[in-house]
Amino acid sequence: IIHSYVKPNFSSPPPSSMAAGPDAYLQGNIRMTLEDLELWKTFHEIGTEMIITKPGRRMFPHCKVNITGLIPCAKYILLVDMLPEDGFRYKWNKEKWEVAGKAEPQPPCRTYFHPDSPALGSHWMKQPISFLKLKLTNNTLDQHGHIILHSMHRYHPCFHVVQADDLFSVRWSVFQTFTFPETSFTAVTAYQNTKITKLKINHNPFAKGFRDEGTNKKRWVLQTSERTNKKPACLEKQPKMSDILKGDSEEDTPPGSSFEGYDREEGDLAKSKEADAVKVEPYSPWVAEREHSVRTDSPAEADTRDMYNTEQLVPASASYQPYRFHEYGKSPSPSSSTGSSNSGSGRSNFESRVPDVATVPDHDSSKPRTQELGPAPCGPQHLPGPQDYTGVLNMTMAQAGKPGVIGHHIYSPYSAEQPLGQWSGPGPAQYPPPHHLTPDYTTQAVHHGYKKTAVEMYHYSDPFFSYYCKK
DNA sequence: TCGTCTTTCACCTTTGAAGCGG
DNA sequence: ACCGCTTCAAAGGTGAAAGACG
Repeated sequence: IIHSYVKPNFSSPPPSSMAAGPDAYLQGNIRMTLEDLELWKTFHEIGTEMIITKPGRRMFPHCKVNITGLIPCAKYILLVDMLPEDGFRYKWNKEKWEVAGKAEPQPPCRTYFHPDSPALGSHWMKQPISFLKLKLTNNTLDQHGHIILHSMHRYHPCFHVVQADDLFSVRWSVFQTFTFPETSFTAVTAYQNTKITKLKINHNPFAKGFRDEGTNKKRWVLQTSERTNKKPACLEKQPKMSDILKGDSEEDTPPGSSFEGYDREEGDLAKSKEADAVKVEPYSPWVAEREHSVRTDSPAEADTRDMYNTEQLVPASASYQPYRFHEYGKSPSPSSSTGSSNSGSGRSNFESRVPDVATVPDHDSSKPRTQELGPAPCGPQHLPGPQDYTGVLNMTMAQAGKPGVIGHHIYSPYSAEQPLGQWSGPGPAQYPPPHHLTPDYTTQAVHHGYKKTAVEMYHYSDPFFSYYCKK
């Protein structure tokens, strides 16, 4: 585990209005490291894919981090959200990912609170923090608080540490954000890359039944055969399964390929942590894309950059929904982060940023929410690039069942106020015009994969009056 | 209408928590 | 209170079918 770099967050004390209190600037010492780094890197080098389903699917590998530098006696909230890597939609074409067009309008952004939140710093630091129960869904009407993503789009998790006594004071607090390049992934409804499938099978305990050529395979073939016998129409396709089971490794992992070598490890990645026992094929499905698309026309990039350089001092109107932004992964080829393996693997990218957060205290999850019922396809189409984030904070009831944790969903009041809130991004006039990406900026993003932000922001949020203040 | 791509569904195995009895 | 066994919900991936789209 390589410790993350954390930029000292404050050069001056935060405003006294912040719930974080006078000790908040000590948060600059917070460090976050990613557990299972080797596993993440293994997936990342092939091109991580995460299944998303209607009922919600856990991630594998799941997010697990270590934190140090918290004030032991202060309370913190940990949350995760998923940020788009870029403004593109992808498709899997002949063993590699290709850009398939502009990204769809972003679904409502949800943030997953770690179920222990809020908890003392000592609690967070005493053991790795697992986000095992975080689930991803493609159901934009999801009522369970899962994180909503678009299939065939690229995302990366962002971890936020907030010093706050309760979930409501989150919106007054300074967010310290950490990201890990190795955790970027493509959301899919079915695996595209067979190598990823194999990796998942080899490493995910729940997929154990699909491992092992010697025992389970035969049983599997038999089961499949029995099943297909029930469906006469499928009989002619029966050999297909057998072929896959027998010959898959031959097709997908040609002799001599490093990936084949990986297969031989039988998924025992623990061994691989030492030396280079596991050789992962250096091929990255993103490399090709990077080569021909260094310069991107992603409106997201232009806009996010613009947002980044533009002070957001205007109090938010009811219709204003500030974009979230991020500073890396600007290229449609997330391999920019792939290259990070030699530029600080396991090191988190640090941002001090403030998600637009607000609450609807009396939300009734049993009632359909206007903003979630808004038919996405029918909503006004807006530019796919700028993230139509509405800052929806959400928390699964089941996971918030402990005393002291707010047991209801937290939604953006903007969305609640506006039927089209989450679906209709603000009209172009509400946002600064796209800012041209300078070559320097692009180069920096591509080469370093990420960069540290020098912007410190506080968020003074009120359900009806929200604005940023850039220090 | 057709072909391609994507999503959904039913199926099966494994895991681990909960419940129960000794 | 502890231990071991059983049960069952939820997790995983699969192939096939259905749906969407050009």
